[in-house]
Amino acid sequence: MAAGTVSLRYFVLGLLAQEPMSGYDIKRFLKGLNWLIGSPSGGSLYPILRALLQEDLVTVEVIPGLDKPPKKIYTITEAGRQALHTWIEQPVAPGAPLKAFVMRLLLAGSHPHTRFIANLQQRRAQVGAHYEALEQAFEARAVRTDSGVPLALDYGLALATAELAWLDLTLDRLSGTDST
Amino acid sequence: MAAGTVSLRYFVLGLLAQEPMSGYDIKRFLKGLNWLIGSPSGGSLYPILRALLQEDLVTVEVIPGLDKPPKKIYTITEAGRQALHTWIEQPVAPGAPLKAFVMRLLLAGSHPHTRFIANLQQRRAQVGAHYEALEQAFEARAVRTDSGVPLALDYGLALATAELAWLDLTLDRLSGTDST
DNA sequence: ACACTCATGTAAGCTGTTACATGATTAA
DNA sequence: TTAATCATGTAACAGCTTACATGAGTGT
Repeated sequence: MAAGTVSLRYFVLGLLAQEPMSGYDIKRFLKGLNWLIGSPSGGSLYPILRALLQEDLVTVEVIPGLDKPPKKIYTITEAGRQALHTWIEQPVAPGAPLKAFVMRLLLAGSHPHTRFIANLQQRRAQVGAHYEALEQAFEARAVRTDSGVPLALDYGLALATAELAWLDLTLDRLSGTDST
Repeated sequence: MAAGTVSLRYFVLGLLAQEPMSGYDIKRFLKGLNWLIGSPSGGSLYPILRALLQEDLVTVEVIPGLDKPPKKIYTITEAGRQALHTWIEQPVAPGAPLKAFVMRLLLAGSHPHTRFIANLQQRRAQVGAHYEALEQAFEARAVRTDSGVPLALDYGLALATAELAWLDLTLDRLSGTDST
């Protein structure tokens, strides 16, 4: 998977795994949490749904709306669940946009508890590595205060620190719990 | 400017504003801070340089390397500085990837102090709005604990909080200082 | 002999966007 | 009447990426 990619395709599949929906429903749902990841444009969403259908990862049921345009409700198939599962197995590409991880969080309900913990731990490792690299860079060029580099490093460190804290806290909370 | 875009084009121009470089130099420089924004592929970088050249935003000087392949050193022109300036004026698109803001930070040296402060304030406003939206969403669905939504919201809030803190602190520090 | 750094570049492809088209229903 | 919501879809293009091509020098 390319570094800058977010795989809307599997995210959509993951949403359908939680509950059957139409394309429009998905857009509305994501628009409702717009500040988190933003909702995909129709220009990408509808083609994705059609592709999923062609690969038998989902099925459609056309509901002729009363006094409304007809809806196409998509439901995930067993093959779809399997594809989703193997996708979740593989780690988020390092350097992937934040969105990619937030999507994993949003899908948390649809994969088993232990798998999700593993995802968090893997993220912790990545952010940890990121943090150390930043720190090293900071020391390496400690003298040169011109250019925005130190500022950007400081910013990166601040965000990485916060994320590490959140991950540790969340992992702690989840380890105590014993849900599904 | 589209929401998901990062405008490598102007970032490159900004780097050249700090110091004349070749395409390869840029790649090396950015590879050195790889964990911050990643370095662009040759497939995007070299075409960008050529486009900048064609628009007279930069000039080239070919340095025939001794025992090495020749280098093409690009230098920003006055028109280039102006284009860069008008680009920096306009705000980062809300919902743009983190990269976009980090790039602004890296270029901090190449734009005037007051302009940079304005950029930070503008970012503060955006993240502030983001934060409030998340908080509202949190309250709105406080009851439903199934699905990953509350977790994702919590994550978003944690990161937004940290960023706000960093922005406030940095703005405070910069307001006190009186450099160029 | 093989691979890696220096240095530039092209071609093809992926992922996503905006802008548009359609058509019916409801609210200002 | 104008616009907005519901609901789906197409076409064009932007912005990147990977993979490849070239060619010399340097290290193992």
